[in-house]
Amino acid sequence: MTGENMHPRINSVLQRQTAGEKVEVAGWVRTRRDTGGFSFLEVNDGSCLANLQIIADKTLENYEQDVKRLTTGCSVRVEGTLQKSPAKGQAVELLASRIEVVGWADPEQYPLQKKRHSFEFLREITHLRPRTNALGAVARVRSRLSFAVHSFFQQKGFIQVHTPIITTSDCEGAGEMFQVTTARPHAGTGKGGLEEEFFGRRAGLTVSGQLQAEVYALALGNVYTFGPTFRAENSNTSRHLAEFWMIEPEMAFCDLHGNMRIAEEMLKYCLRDVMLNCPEDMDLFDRFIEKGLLAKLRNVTDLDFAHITYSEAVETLLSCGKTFEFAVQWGIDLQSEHERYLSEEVYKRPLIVTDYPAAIKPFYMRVNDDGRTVAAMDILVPGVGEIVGGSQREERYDVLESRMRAAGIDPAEYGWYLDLRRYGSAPHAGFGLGFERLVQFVTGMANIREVIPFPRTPGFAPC
RNA sequence: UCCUCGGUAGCUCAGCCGGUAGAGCAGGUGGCUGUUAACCACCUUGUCGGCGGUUCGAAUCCGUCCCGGGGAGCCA
Repeated sequence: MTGENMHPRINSVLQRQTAGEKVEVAGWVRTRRDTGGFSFLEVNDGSCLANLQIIADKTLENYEQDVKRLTTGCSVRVEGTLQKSPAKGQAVELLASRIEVVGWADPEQYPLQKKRHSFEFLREITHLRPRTNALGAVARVRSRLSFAVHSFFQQKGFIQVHTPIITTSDCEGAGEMFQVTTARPHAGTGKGGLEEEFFGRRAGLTVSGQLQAEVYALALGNVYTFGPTFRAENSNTSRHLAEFWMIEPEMAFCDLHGNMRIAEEMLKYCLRDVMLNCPEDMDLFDRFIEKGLLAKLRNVTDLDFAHITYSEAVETLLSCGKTFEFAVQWGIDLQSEHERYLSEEVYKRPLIVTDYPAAIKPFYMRVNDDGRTVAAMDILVPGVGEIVGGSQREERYDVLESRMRAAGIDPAEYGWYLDLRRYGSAPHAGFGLGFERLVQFVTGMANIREVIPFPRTPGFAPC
């Protein structure tokens, strides 16, 4: 065999009822236990959380030379007969007729032990951590969530748009851009101007696909992007990454209410999908990562999200009798402690805050009739905080242009963006959903660095 | 980036009123048992985060840098 990956995966093997069936599996040894005349091997191939228990009898020709030397991390290929397991813990097990050691893992060197490891330690071995129960489960759930995002939008007729990774337009307010350039900083020629720039102008990695998504929304109606996003902020928190994935739907002929409806529907769809399709992994998170996780998620899928305007939020915070470290006042941005109080103590479920002061929000958000607020919405979830940020976009040319000037942005630089308002403008709205924050919320993982395979943070990008 | 706590064996941590280290787990060897965080006995392991300073002497005190946790800011 081989290159073809012909063997069944362990998740399907464990489903089978038919004892006596011959099967071959391949995977990594999690542990070996010896008993009188044979050994138990637990083999995991990543297809599911559960291991397949292998019965390795000492009559196997390589029992002494190979099987007895197997340790955590070794890769094996096992051929045998499926049988009902007489002991608790598993319904079926594989009575091996042949065990081939594919790759050894020196137990004195291999960093993973058959014991619990801290996530901080596992982060130092990014290349090995998916072999653990928790990180493997995160990978499967993340994959399923990604699939759910696509199914949700595809079922609703949204068209996926691949917005550029390299961009020359900064989505104002979204954070620092990583520079992309071919120019050598120390060429020694004295040169170094824009003529050396590959694109002839400053370019960077995208901080948001929104502006380009708007282009396609105003042509195709409902679109979404789902791609990597980069922020060169010196952020050191459990919910920020320098490279993360963002989902950004953009809908033409849609207002803030339609925007909020889609966001809520989408979040509920994703949670239901992953609870239905990853029950074992979700159970692991519920038991070991965040007690009560499943109840929390069901609470989200079963209840309507709470709604409050920024002004109402300010009133609530002012009259609740609680003292906050940062004083509340209309016009200032809500602090973490304020958001947390509202979502975790007052509403105890996802909370949508709308209509923020225009002064604290980006130029592209649509100005409300009161002239001082914009049609913005943030969705706050208990534990993670802001998971969605969105708005109805300013579709009125004159208003948009004056807001750009007020924000110190040269309208000439954004001619293409203004054109969307000049020709066949239409109300439209959209939002950004931080994919890793969604994975965090769904898995209960405390640190965002555990929900992306290869986290990038200030000073950290090992492989 | 700011505040705060921490960095000691492969991992998790104790030792920190200065006198050059210890436990549990992991690993090794042997035994036992349809085992499943297996069990029992014995054994091994350390630039005490880096650099500099104080001191007869520093894991321990001081400075600085790096890294991690918690909180904050930025946001998704």
